[in-house]
Amino acid sequence: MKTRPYHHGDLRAALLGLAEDTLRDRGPGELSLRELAREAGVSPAAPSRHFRTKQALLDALAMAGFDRLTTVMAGALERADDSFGQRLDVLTRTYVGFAMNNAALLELMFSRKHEPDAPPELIESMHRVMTVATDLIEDGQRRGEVREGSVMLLAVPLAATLQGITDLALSGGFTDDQAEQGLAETIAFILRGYAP
Amino acid sequence: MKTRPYHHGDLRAALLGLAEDTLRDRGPGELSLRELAREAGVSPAAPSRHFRTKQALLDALAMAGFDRLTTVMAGALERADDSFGQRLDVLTRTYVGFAMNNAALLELMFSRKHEPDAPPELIESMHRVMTVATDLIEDGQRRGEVREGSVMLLAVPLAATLQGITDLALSGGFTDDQAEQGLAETIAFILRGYAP
DNA sequence: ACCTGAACACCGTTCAAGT
DNA sequence: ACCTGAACACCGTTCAAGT
Repeated sequence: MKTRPYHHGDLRAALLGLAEDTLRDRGPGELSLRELAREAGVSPAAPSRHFRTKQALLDALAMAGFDRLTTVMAGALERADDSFGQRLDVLTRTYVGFAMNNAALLELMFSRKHEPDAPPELIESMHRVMTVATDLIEDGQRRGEVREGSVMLLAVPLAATLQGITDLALSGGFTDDQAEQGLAETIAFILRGYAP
Repeated sequence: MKTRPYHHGDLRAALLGLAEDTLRDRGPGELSLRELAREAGVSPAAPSRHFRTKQALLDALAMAGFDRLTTVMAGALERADDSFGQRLDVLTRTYVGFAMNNAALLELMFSRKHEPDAPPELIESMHRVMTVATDLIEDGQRRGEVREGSVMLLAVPLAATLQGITDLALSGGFTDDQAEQGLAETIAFILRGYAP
C-alpha cells in the first residue's frame, strides 16, 4: 500500500510556484513566507527546511528567472540568421518580450545584482545571461560588424539600454505602434554605437 | 520664557535625516519606522503625524534625492561650455558621481519608478531629472550635433546607459584607470548613437 | 527526513488619551 | 498641533517535539 512520500509531496517546488504567482499578481513586498506556507497548507515553520531564510527563497526564484531568460534568449538566437544586426534585433525583442511577461520577476532578479551576499549559484546564473550578450558582440567583432574594444564595456550600453527600453515600455502609455517604433529606434541607436 | 515649540522640534526633518543615514550605512530593508522613532527619541506612533505610512517617508526621501540630483546636474551644466559632446561628458560624469555617493538612495529613487501609486509630487521630481537630459538633447539637435527624432526616445539609451555604467562601477573590481576608460568609452558610444 | 506547535523578538498602523 | 501608551494583526526565525 502506497502512502504519500511525506506530508506535502514537493513543498519546495510548491513554494516556488506560489511565490512566483503572488509576485506576478501582487508584486514583491507582498510576498510573505507565512502566507505561502498557509497557501501550501503547511505550518509556518515548514518552509525553513527548504529555504533557510526568506532571502534564500527569493534567490532561488531569481535564479530560476535568470536561467529561463538565458534559455529563451539562446533559443531565439539559434533560430536567427548570421548578420549581427539581425541577431541584435532578435536578442533585443526576445529580452523585451520576456521582460513584459515577467516584470516583477525581472525586478527581483536585478534587485539582487548589487548585494554582496548573493549566493554564488545566483551570480553564475546572472553571468550566463550576460554571456549570451557578450558572445553576440564577440561574434560581431569577428565578422567585422562591431568595432574593436573591451567586450565587457561594449556590453554595458546594450544591457543598460535593454533595461531602459523595457522600463519605458512597462511604464505604459504607448500604442503598439509607438512601442514598435521605439524599439526599432533603440536597436538602431545601439547598432550605430557598435559600428566600426 | 521660551519653551520648545513642541516635543521634538522638527521630527519630520529628523526622521528624514536618520532614514538617509541608515539607508546609506545599512541599506534599504533595514529601514524600520519604529527604529527611526527610537533613534529620534519619540514613541512608535509619533512618525505617523508626519508620514502617514512608511511608504510616504520613503517617497519623501526619494523625492529629496531626485531634487538634489536635478540641482547638481543643472549646476554642472551651467559651468560647462556649449558643445554637445562636452555637455554630455559633464552630465554623465556628474550623474555617475552622484550615483557613487548615493548608491542606496538612488536604488530607492528608481525602485519607485514603476509603481502606479507613486504620489504626483514624486513623479514630478523624477520628471524634472529627465528634463535636464531631454533639454540637453534638444539643444544638441538645435546645434545640429544630434540627429533628429523623438527626444523622449533618444533619451532612453542615454538614461539607460547612465544607469548601466553606474551599476558596473558600483559592482566594483575596477581600478580608477579602468573606470575612467569605461566611462570615456561609454560616453563615446552614446555620442556615436546620437550623431546625425 | 519532513513537518508541527509554540514561542521570541520584532514589525507597521490605529486610536483613545494626554499635553 | 503634536505626541504617548497600549493594542491589533501581522511578520521571519528558532527549536523542541512529533510522525
